[in-house]
Amino acid sequence: MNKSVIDLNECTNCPIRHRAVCARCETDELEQLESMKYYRNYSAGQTMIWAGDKMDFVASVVVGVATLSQTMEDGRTQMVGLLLPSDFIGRPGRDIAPYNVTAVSDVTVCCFRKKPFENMLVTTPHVGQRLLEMALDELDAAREWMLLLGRKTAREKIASLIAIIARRDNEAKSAIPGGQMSVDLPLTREAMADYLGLTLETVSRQVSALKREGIIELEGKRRVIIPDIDVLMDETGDDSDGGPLI
Amino acid sequence: MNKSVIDLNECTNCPIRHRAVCARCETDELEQLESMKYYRNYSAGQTMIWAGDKMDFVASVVVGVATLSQTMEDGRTQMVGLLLPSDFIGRPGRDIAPYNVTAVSDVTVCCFRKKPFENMLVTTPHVGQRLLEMALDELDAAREWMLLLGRKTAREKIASLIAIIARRDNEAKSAIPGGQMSVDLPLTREAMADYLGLTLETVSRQVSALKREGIIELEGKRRVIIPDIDVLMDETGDDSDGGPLI
DNA sequence: ACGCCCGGTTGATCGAGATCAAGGCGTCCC
DNA sequence: GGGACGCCTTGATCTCGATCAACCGGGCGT
Repeated sequence: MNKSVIDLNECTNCPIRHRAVCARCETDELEQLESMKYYRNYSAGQTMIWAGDKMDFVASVVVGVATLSQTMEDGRTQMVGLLLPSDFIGRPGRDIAPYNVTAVSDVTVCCFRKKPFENMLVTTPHVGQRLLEMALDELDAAREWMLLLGRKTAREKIASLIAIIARRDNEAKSAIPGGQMSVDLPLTREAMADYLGLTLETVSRQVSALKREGIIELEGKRRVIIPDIDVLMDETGDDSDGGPLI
Repeated sequence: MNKSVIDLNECTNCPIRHRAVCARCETDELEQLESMKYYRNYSAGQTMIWAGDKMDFVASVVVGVATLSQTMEDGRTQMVGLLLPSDFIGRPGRDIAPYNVTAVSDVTVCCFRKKPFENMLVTTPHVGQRLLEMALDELDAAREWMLLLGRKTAREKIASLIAIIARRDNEAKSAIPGGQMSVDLPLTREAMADYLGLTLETVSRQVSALKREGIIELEGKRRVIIPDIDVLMDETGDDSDGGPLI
């Protein structure tokens, strides 16, 4: 594979296997990365990084779900990102964390010591290009979320969240022909509320309403069955065709 | 200046003078850029780019103010970005615009034909690194805005918007010792509402309230005098020390 | 001079979602 | 078993911002 651009899922040589550093990895880059990486584990509910912490590493999520959040002095909090496996934590050229990073489930991250990682960025353009792509994708997601936060109703917010998680979850497994989907909601009602700019009571009420109307079904508290994804999409307020595109 | 990293404001050789492509420009890069650039002008109120348009260029704002916005089918709209001189429009690797770009004042942009620009990205890492920095800054701004949209009151939103514009405006002119600042609000009440996730009536009422309480003064409709920036900051809900930092 | 339009202001009322409060159901630990 | 705790649900009420509506003033074209 030396020097050839390869697909993430075929990248069997790579010990890390994450978009951030592997999508276009080359063997000599991998050797460099090997020498600067180490793993950290966190348990569900644990705050991995506090806003204001000194960061001497960047990292990539390996397993689990984490959130990025901001809190005001009086306790109001807003989630500003959802971190899933392959998502990147930290930023080259900055060493104080601006957000809280909290493990939702048990989480393993692969850390890279910051200085050598930044040096590598300068010498190997592939990694920088991949980071740029990822940052722009994050920016699109943030802007989509701004529309949700600023203009959607509580019901639309809930439907959008479920639809987004469902889409992401089922894009790996190829779309199911019957139209029915089953999705794990990794978040508590409170975390959903912090993501959507609502209170947990409103989240609970709106989930109940969608259930009552047969748009979703619940299996336990955290598993959602979507009988017809198109019916759910109608509740999101989004136009039918697709996501962000500058 | 060949091959040396130079500061934007000293970059007198550069015909474009924008962060996007000049912060670390080198003479041979500039020659490349020269060959692929052209200018476009738009008048106030004009929509420069519609969501869905084919983009065969990327661009950098030279003069004026423009907005990036999303609209739902029923007309609800949300601004997702404010474009000021030196801000970048478009994204390498994508050719359909996902947002509306609207000129607020008369606007001049410097366009670069897309294919050659993308080729240049591959060959000259400086430009890519600069774009990554800019994208990450935009991401921070978007996340700060998510907190505002999700969790702040109308009054806090207005105060935050004025404070942000004031800060940005006066960072060029070194901070004024007396504490008094004077700021041009480039946006109409409706545009402010679309930015803040409010209605124009609420914006008007809250601006009036801040004026009535002496926190701001108005000079005409569009110029704001801030007698004491710290008093205004107290109304934003932000904690005293500073912006985002992963 | 006139009317018109655009952007802004202010008032009255309404309603979605916040807030306050009570209670239900698992799970864990003593 | 039984309490304690975490997470969720549901009800009653309140409130902030939306909505509907009237009006103001300046710029512009005729």
